[in-house]
Amino acid sequence: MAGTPTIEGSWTGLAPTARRLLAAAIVEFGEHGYHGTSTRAVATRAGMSPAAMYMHFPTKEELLYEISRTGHEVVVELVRQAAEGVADPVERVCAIVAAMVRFHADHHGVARIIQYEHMSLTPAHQREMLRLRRVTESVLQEAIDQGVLAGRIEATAAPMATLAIMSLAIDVARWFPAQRSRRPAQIAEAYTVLALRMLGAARA
Amino acid sequence: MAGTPTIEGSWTGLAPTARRLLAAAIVEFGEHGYHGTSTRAVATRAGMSPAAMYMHFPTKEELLYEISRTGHEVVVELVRQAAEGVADPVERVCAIVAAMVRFHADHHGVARIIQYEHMSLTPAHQREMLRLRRVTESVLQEAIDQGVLAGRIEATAAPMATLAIMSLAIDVARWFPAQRSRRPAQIAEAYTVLALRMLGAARA
DNA sequence: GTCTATAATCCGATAGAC
DNA sequence: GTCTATCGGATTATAGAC
Repeated sequence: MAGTPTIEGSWTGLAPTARRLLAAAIVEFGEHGYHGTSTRAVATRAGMSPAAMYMHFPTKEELLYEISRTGHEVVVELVRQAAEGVADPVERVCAIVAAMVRFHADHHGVARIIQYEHMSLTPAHQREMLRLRRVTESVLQEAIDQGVLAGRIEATAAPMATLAIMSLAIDVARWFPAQRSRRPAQIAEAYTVLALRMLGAARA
Repeated sequence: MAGTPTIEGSWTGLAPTARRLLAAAIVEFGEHGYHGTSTRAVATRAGMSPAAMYMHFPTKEELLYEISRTGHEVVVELVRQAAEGVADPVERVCAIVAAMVRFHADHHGVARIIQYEHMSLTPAHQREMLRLRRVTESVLQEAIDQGVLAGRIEATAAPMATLAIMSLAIDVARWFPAQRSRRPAQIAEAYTVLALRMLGAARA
């Protein structure tokens, strides 16, 4: 039994030092961007010398790649579990939206990296991340399509609404946290309602 | 008569060389990010040596600042004109949404810079941009509030919907252009409909 | 005002001692 | 496996000729 997937849970096979480096890189990359962060800053935050990093990751880009891949895989698994957890098509969409929004708020460091640092990966790694992105989007897309087939979602709204719902969730990583900001669960609840409105859907 | 504000229109007081540098920086910063772009890349794209840039801008950050300030000011003016152009509160919201979406698609280079390169500005410049951001958001907020007062928009949806609508428009800069992507005017039209649905509003 | 040349610094990554 | 020390190169920015 795998349980709810987490970023840290993806690192169980790694040495504690490698995990500290990844955690440090998430904070630094998330705050200053990949190119705005030096390997020295990552190593210092992880409590070691700049050289020690290269025992665990061959390049700086490999550090970004590991965070990106892990992050995307967790998102895919989170939305899949959310989709499988409920049978009603409208409730399924709600569960997916809530999972996406909560991830982008709770893990806004990782979320910023996977959504905004894509261009700093090697072309091969970019293609790999693009595939994972499409998997995530297809889970939402299929749930919406099922809702349309069941007559619970308006067909005309569906194509653009899928894109719009992804945007709502992704953009949380940009502004969260902010002044007078709600807690992640509250944002998820509010955005779920807004998503249903865009889809012209009503809960059962 | 000022007409419709544009980025280039804000540069009429500048020397042609300075304008070429700004245009080059928008392309480079927008594609690779501020820290991912060297002053050499900007100067080369503008057709001059790296040193020549410093006759027009004292630092690389000043180049980013000039683009950010101009971009934000154009957005403020665009949404203000959109708001003033129509009297009906619901149509006013539509006009603002359309203006925001079109800007983030048509000028996605500038839009990415003002939305995602904020952290690379000096603290003082960050505060200045934050004020302009709030002005833009307040124009949308006030239009929505007027719609609520007129009984045309559902009051319960208003606070989070404002944030969500801003997110929809801003995130266009991240993904535009993409495969099978609509043209800016079509995206604006579709997102206007989705915004009204979130607000529980109907056109007159 | 633009150029070539370069200063001063910082970067990613490596060498070699322990 | 981590350290100190440093390499080779890129970076932002400047100096000085034209």
